Amino acid sequence: MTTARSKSGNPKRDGKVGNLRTEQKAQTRALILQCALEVFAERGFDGASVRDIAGFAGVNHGLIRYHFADKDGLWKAAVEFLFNRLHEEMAAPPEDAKLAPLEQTKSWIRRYVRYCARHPEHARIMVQESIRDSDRLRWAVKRFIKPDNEETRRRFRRLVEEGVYPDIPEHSFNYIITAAAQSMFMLANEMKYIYGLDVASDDVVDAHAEAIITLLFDHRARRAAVRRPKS
Amino acid sequence: MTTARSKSGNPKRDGKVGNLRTEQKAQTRALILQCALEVFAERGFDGASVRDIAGFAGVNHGLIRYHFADKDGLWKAAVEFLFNRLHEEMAAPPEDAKLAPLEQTKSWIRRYVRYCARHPEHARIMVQESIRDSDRLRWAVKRFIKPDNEETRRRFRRLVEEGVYPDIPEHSFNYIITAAAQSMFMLANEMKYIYGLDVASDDVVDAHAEAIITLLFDHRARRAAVRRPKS
DNA sequence: AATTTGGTTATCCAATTGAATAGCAGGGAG
DNA sequence: CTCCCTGCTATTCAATTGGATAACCAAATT
Repeated sequence: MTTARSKSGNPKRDGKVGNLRTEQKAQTRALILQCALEVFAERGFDGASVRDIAGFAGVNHGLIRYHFADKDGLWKAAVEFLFNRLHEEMAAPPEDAKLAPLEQTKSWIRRYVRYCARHPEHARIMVQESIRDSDRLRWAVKRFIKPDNEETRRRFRRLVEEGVYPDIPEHSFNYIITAAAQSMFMLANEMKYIYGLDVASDDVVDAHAEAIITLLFDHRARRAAVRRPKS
Repeated sequence: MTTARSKSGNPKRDGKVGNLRTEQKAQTRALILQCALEVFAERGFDGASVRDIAGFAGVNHGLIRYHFADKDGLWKAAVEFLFNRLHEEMAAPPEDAKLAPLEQTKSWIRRYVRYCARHPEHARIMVQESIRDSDRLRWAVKRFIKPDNEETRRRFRRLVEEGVYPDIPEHSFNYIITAAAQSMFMLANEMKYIYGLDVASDDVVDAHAEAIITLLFDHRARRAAVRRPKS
């Protein structure tokens, strides 16, 4: 367990807003949050100990109580951070507005796959929590997952209505797409041991996004990608 | 926590092989294993306590040490059980041998989706363990996951060589297919809160299998399933 | 009937954990 | 310069945990 912070931090001001103490406080809070993300992702809520998280951040474990009240509060703050970042990083580029729905969806898939590769903690934390049943899950579903889901549903319904997508059950669509995008990066360890492949490689990430698009969103490209039989 | 076993068990013999003690022993072992599956699936390795598992099974927690040496041994025995059951229940029916590779694959998907719905603990336990990195994961990969995976790879390669499937990376294929089949059932709690849907329903299960086949394995059926645009 | 065996329970132990409380030290207001 | 506020640390506490040991007792063996 390496400590991520030296005893004294960096007390040099960089001339920004706020006084030194509030700034330091915010920094410490952010540091703890970052470490909490890693530890929660790797060990799940029960498996993660506030002491490990604090040790990882190089602070006294009492501080977590001060900043986040209790372990539950820390988890919720971490999840809040995750979804805020997701929303920021998943914003569609303005030029997407001109594209047809199916093309918009392909662009969305590319962004989402790259997000999953960049931040595997997100899926790791949420999946571990969704496997169990808890107040935390209900909180996260109500606050973040369900609203995001509504958007995916709208996207899907539009594709179906435009006649470019088969009318499968919405929940099947949702779980097939998101799982296909997340799983490889969420299970990077497993993949390392099976294929000896490092998921961090950009090649692997982009190829995965294109594979999903080929299989699920582009049956023209798909037919072309199929090798002609020898006959 | 309900106890699954009364104090005295059922001491009546049913005239089978083996003496009473060995039979009882096997029964107790199986009972503990069953409870371990549930608890490991719900809470992960770290979150599950041997005392809870023992309490669930209605036995003293010392017994787990006797039957499985330690917590690790219990987990491994549980996983061994899971994969043995998987192999039994996933055996292809003899008539499949006559089918073309693509049709065999569709049949395999139907069997796998139903398996995932019937035994969601399997994916729950393995995914939680694959998210972390541990000796247990390496053990499971070497012993079960990788061999099973080789088979899926062969299946995939044959489809590609027959010219009925696009030549995407093998690992992408693997994670897209398995994740698409598992995730909805693995995350049944989440789905319950998002869609209010009970995953146990046969309708939902079969429809999900067909959705996967439509999207991923049957672009002819897929085109037919797409509503024609109004134009 | 007496003795041994082995599945099971009761109990203990050290380590870890989440939480609570008291105290410290240095920045900031006066 | 002085004092207070607050971000942070040190320490304590009760509960839980995995594991170890010894006692128990009914089935099996003789």
